[in-house]
Amino acid sequence: MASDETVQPSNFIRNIILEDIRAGKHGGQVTTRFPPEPNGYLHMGHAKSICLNFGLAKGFGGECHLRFDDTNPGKEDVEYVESIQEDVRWLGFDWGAHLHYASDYFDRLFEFAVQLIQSGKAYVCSLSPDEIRQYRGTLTEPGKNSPYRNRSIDENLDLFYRMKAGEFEEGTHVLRARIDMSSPNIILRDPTLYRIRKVSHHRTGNTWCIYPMYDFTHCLSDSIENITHSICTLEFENNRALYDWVLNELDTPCHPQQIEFARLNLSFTVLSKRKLIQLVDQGHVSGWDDPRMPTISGMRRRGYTPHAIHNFCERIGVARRDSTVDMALLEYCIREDLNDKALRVMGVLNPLKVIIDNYPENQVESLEAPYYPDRPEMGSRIVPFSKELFIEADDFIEDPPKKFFRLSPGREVRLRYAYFLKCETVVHDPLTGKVVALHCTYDPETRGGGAPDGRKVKATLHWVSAAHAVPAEVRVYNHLFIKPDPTETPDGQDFISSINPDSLQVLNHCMIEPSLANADTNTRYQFERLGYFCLDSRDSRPDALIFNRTVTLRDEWEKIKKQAAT
RNA sequence: UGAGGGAUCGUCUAGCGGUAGGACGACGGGUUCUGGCCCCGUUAACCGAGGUUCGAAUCCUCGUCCCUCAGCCA
Repeated sequence: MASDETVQPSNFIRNIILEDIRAGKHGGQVTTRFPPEPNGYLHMGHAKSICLNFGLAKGFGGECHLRFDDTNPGKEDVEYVESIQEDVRWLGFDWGAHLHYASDYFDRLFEFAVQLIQSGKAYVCSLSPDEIRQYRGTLTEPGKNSPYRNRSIDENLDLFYRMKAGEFEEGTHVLRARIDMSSPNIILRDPTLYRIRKVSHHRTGNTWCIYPMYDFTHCLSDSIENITHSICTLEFENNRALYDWVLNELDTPCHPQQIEFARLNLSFTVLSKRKLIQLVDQGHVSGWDDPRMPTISGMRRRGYTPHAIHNFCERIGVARRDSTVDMALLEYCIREDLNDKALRVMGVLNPLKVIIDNYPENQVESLEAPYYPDRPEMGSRIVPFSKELFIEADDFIEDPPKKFFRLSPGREVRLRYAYFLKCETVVHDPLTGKVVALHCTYDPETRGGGAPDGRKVKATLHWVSAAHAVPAEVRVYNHLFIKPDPTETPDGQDFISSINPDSLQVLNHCMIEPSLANADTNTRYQFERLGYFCLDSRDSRPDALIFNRTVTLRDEWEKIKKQAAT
């Protein structure tokens, strides 16, 4: 059984917190936060951050807040704030009473900005966006002071209040911190704190027409919420100087510690919001919850479990170096969980008709098959057996290669939970020569799958009774991209050119055992010998079942075939 | 080449002056009414060069390579 009491492995952030607690910092408290901007759906990269922040808080007896960083109304939407909450909850985390929005702090943030102006640490700059860029300098050359840098405090105050009152057009004025235009850290060259945006906000409506920037908002929001450890990704490393500057210049409740870690990269997929949006908008996938997407909603629909995602996030660790985790590890984690949870059933993806010549016409037997072969006490279902069956087309080869030990002419195999079956003759399509059916015989002495004479077979096949099978559609998924790093593309091409044309295969003629007729969305199934499957929560209907393949089983035969091919 | 970061098995990660360990993958074997699960084994790493030390992945020096920053995005 997979266990929930997973040992939290050591990582540098845990070590920092451990040391802080030992030193009595923050009074021994640990409060973290997960601060998404509601401008897209959550993906596996967010899952890493969610598990880290909520996991740390839980592990140290603290709390983790969910805070929407909603300071850019033009790009944000309630659709996203809803999906984000659903996804975090689905992952199994609880923010308790701590659901916050940066927009809840707009009044206080404004007051902080006034404070900064009053202490001469901020000014209203009336340069155009283009001029600001030119004045900023470059990586190697210092910037130069804005001509508006020395406005009086009174003038700045007046202008700032008038910005708030809506007297100016977008782009005409901004509030800037007065720090150092020649700082080697470009972030510190009088960064913008507030800009004018005459757009409605999804929570504050038209109350505001000036909105605070990330660097000003985030540190103050953390402080207002008494966050002790503000964990973010590496690209904010340079911003830490500004995070600390703002909190040092202002009289704030506390000064949280910003700690950066490396964001998650996963092979054969992309984990950047910008790229995921592009996949959705350009129709390369059916939506944010397309089962091929590395989004939480996509993976949920695909059949991934919260438990598997937790385990994955623990196994990948947390560090400061850029890295790309092998997709095989994610697949290992979901197999590990589903191996424990999934009901074993039989379904044939590519049916091949089998006629058992010596089986009585019109006879139907009811065979009992356990849902969990390793734990038969967990229940079973009845599987009908009759003269005509379907087996997997891949399980028969007329002229078998070495090491293939499934069915071929003259060879005997076992039908799972049923009888030994021997292939006698092969029926071909007269036009194409394709194999269309097999005439076989069975051994009545082997009912249940055992041979009284002790003879062995080298393979056991899954099957369904043709007369009783339920037709179904099965969607099998492969990597969304053909390359481990989709962004590694030939000249001029972008990552879209790396999309795998076979990432989705729809199989319309599948035959599944009758017990699956009342399959439900919450149950995970293993189609024996094939993989793990679940009902598609969006498209499946009771009279037209659609299954998603979550992941294949490990497949030794695939490997042998590949080895033989090389 | 301004500033800030980072380099440990193929991949991810531990290590905090004292035998470089784990996981995934790969490879081989055992078991098996799933070529699954499970079990056993093998493979395989400290970016380089110096230095300090009885002893260096760890401390120091000098290199090399990689990442981030020039939004009124976050």
